[in-house]
Amino acid sequence: MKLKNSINKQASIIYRNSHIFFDHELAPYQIGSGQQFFLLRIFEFPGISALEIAKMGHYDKGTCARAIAKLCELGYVTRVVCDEDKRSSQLFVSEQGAFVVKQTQVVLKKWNDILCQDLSLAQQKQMEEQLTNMANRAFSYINKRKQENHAEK
Amino acid sequence: MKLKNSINKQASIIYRNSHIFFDHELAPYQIGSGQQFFLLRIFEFPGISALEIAKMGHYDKGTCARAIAKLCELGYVTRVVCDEDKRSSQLFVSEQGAFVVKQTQVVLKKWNDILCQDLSLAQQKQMEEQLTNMANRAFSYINKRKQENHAEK
DNA sequence: CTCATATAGTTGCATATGCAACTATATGGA
DNA sequence: TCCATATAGTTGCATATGCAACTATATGAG
Repeated sequence: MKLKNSINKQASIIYRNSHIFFDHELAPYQIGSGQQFFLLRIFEFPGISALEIAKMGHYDKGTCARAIAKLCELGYVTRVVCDEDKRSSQLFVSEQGAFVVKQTQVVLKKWNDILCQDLSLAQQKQMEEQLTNMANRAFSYINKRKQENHAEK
Repeated sequence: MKLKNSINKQASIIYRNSHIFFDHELAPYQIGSGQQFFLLRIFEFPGISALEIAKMGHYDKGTCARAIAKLCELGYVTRVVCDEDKRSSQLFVSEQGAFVVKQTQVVLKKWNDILCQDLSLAQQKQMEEQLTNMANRAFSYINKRKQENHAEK
């Protein structure tokens, strides 16, 4: 049994093509692959804060700030400064945003179906679980290193 | 059995963290995540052309050109204009490049081990195969659309 | 209360990437 | 031979992203 250590390569191909796909499919709504995750999360958790979304997707807070800024500019998302903590804002999907959310959900489902085209439901479920474990290992490793570097200072 | 359609999300986390990892580990050699794939392929296939590598990783030829340009600037790779076709060049890893190749192989192996930490060899093999299939589906779909768009013109 | 520290978010900078237009070379047919 | 077309590579432009420095606000110790 030969291993090719090609998991990284395949993940890269999947990721890069997913960007091309989302950019193409979401172009009519003036958003790109970089906003879809954030828009869907705000829809799913009304009132969520920027940092909470960043944590969910293991994104840098700068990346997150820019994605949300774009969604606000486009009028898809509104920001309400938090009364108890004025540093933080609560995010909500606007009326126009709700339509784009629906389209984005369709696009995400379509991409998922393309990826899983030849898989049974059980296989799909298994892939989700294994990829989730893998993503957790990837993130945990990097996060641990960062925290150690930070502690050194 | 509930599906979360989270494959895209997990692939994104794996990809983004792999970049952080490679950038960090390869920094001593002045290369980043964007060059590792190209350097390894040139080592593996001496005399290969830029476009051939681009096809292997399903990269855009512009991305490929820039990665190779950087490897040449750093002296890790040399370019020999092809005698039979002066548009094309043959690529080779230089003596200094050979050392960096070895380090890059170690780094890639290390990342693969992090990702597969809790998997048996059989599970790892299965993941490689399933991700390869998934990457093929992703690429084929995008490629087909591009060709159709191109044919329209 | 005051200051040190922590936290939410923003922004400048750098890299990786895709796309499209461009250059240079090659090739096949009239 | 000459031109239309195809191909290898380059480059300008745009987006997505991470990091680090920064601002504004909050909080806890004295």
